[in-house]
Amino acid sequence: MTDARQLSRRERQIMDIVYRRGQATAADIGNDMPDPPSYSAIRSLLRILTEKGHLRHEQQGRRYVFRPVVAADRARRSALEQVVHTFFGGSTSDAVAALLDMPSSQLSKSERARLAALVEQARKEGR
Amino acid sequence: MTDARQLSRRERQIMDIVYRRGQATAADIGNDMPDPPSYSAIRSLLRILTEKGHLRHEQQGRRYVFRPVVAADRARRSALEQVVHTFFGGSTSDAVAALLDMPSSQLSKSERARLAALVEQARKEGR
DNA sequence: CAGCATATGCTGATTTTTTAGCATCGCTCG
DNA sequence: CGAGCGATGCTAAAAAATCAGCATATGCTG
Repeated sequence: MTDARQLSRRERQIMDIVYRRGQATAADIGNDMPDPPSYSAIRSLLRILTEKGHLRHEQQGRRYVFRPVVAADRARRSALEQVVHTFFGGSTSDAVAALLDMPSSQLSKSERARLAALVEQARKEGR
Repeated sequence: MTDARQLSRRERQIMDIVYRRGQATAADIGNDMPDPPSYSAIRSLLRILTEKGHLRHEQQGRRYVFRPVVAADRARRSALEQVVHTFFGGSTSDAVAALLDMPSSQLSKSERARLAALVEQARKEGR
């Protein structure tokens, strides 16, 4: 398991930003952090994350652009599983209920329709 | 923000266990950790987490039972928000879709009915 | 009652994380 | 051309986290 829970605090912050953006340079990360350390420090962490196999970088022009090694969809799933397990006793439907109940969810009409369709589909598929 | 992202690796592991169990003693935590350090180390971390205000403990008989300071429902919400923000670009419905799509979701009939009702309710409430 | 098992309090050392600094290299532009 | 900007590589120090050990107290059991 190349688990996100193995990461240190800063490492996690950085991985989160990279996942959020899809890709990032050291400067990008500094911009997105609330309390960024020095540019050097960020680069060190990026190097470490690369060594640990969480990031890879390609040279674009003269600089490095970093991307996650684990594809976003896998990482998403894994993050959700973690939350469902820790906070919802493994119950997916409890988690869904909590999501729907969040003020920030503020679903649009089309989103509501989509969710209804998803639930309906799940029903049909017998899941 | 008393954010979970501020926690160190071990601290997070422990908080996860406490949330999962609802409450825990030092021994409980050692049992639930895959690679537990010494009993002393666990107690140290519990003390630190208490000092930082993430846990509180009450004396039950001769030992301390630890519980989270932030109620489970708040912590849940916060954890979900974090995941939705980082991995789903803030889209709740994308997150719900991913949850429904997880193999582990395996919803029972009653759960499916419940979700349908929830979506319907969300529709009615105009969310 | 004596001994054992199981707690806690406290303390210090080790390890990991986090940080910054300096030398260098290539590109661009005046 | 050559000065400066914006990168990187490398190194080492400072700070934080992690861990373990010892002394002590309490309850339970034989």
